[in-house]
Amino acid sequence: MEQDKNIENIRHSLSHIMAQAVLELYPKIPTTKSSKIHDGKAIGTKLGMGPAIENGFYYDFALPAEALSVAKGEGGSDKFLQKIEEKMKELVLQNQKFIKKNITKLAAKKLFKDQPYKLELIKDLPGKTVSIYTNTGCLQKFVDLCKGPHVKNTNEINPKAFKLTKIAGAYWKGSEKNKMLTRIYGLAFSTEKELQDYIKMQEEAEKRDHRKLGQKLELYMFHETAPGMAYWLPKGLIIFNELVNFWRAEHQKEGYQEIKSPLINKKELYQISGHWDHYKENMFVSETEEGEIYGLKPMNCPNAMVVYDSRPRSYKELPLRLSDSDTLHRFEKSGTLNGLLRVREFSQDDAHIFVKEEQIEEEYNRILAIIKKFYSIFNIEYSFRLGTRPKDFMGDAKSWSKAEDALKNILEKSGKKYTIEKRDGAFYGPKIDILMKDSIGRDWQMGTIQLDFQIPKKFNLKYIDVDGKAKTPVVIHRVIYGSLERFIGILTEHLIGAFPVWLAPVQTVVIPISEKHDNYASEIVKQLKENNIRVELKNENETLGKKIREAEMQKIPYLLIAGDKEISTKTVSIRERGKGDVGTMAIDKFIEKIREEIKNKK
RNA sequence: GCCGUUUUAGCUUAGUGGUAAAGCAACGGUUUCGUAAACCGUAGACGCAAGUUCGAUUCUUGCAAGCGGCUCCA
Repeated sequence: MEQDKNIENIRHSLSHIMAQAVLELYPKIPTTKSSKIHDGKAIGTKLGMGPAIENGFYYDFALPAEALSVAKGEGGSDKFLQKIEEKMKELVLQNQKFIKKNITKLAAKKLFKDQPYKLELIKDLPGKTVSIYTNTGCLQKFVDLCKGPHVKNTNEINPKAFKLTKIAGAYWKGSEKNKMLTRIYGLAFSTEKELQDYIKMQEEAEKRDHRKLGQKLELYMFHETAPGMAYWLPKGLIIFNELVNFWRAEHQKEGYQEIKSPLINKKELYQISGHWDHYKENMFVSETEEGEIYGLKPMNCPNAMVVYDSRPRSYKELPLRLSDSDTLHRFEKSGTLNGLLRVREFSQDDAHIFVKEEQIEEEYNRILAIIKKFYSIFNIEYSFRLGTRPKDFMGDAKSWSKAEDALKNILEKSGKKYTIEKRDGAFYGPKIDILMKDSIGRDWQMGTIQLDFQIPKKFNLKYIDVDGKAKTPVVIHRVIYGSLERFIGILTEHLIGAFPVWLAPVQTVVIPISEKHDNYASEIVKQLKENNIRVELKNENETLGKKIREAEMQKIPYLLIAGDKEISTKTVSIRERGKGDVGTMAIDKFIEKIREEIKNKK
């Protein structure tokens, strides 16, 4: 534990050392016109903030234009980082001491008079004094506004156990409205081995990348003429359809009714729902020759409301569960697209449930049970997150609090750990999200359950209650997979492409040992096909070893090998994925076994 | 969208101011094989558009798409 604490200090201290290095390398650079892009003054490097983060640290700088041109010039940003890294090593080896001191804000303002971002931070800090850290034992003293803690001496830092990795832009204080600073990221560990192990691990993780596996296994692809929109290749579409079929069957059992609605709607529909005001910049919009404005649907809710409102509804119909899996389009910013994980065209396994207020909790529990069932089949780890009222919210604060309390209550009772993300709700209501990690450890929102008191009011939805009075239902928006695209992307990474038999695009491959065995192999293929098993015949003119290798690399669950021995005993030799040769079996016995596995979603 | 970065054959990569090398895959042939790569041969590429230059895949600029961040993410 002590160790853990010190690595935090090491990382944080390294961010100070990096700032010190950058200041020494680019101290006072004469003002030029072009350098005004930074802060209007551009006399040297300006410091933003520099915390420790998971696995390392970063620091944000407003670099003078000259420093940036160095970064882009001689050898690019790699050389630039190398130069800073070398300087940092030099500073670390000076055995600098980190000394903390509390000073008045007034004194701090004087001290940081050339650092506008520090001045802004000082202004925002509570209290009359602030703490600063001074590095001594070096040629040029370095002072930073910081609450610490730090290492006592840089001799606690192993100069071989850190490495600068990348340059990125980052908005000051995380707001797009502010200036973009240059953020330099570094990795840092206690020992050189830990650093090397981490780098190796990341390289390994890249092999699980769904974009690489998708190409290798011919599941999906992208084309530059449709950025952010996947092409589903035959094998990938099998997975997609199997997931949808499973989803459909399960939801029919749970009392859901599936609908399908227009993909393009007049803007008036989105004006009613509120999306036109809150979401227009993320919609694909087109205009007809007559000047009619249409939007490509970015979510299913408004259409579900129209279906609900198509006739009078009774309290006896509630909860009314309308599901659909239509294709949605969202004009996501170009820089946010990410393989299948963030796309512009996708299908949600959506449903809108119309309930009376007193039915919310029970319905949530039903949904949580569905989630549990689905996610345990795939055996993937997930966590819950509660998103509360955003800044740009619709309706009144009071009904929001009520809804948030209801969700919190449900999560508490579920017993599963959850986090709260403030202001992360949808504009119409709070939500519970399911998060899953990708191969390099990033969190992605998968399923979500959202409570909505607003949109039913917008559409003036009613049901006639037992007392004969018209009342407005509450809507629960919910997805289990999240989107088929993102789910398949994450699933591909977690399984490293080795899909369970029921999802595997090719479930078995039959390999005749030589040409003589082709007829027998074809006969087996025919039998498997008659039993609805996805099978391929691998009878190319290649060696057995080669054909096995290719099938293994395609992550096929079962390879059936047929030669003289098998013909004489009317069997096949079975090679199971990950297990190798598991012996021979009569063909109908194998069919029985694999059908059982498919049925049980193994 | 912003910052950084990448783009050479179907895939993975090499390389150069005088239009490019290889492995796998593909195709043709030889071989008919017992549990993760048989052998021989053939064909195939510098993301797009301008500029500089006698000449650009290489240098410059712009654009597009991908990747890592930031912001965003109903």
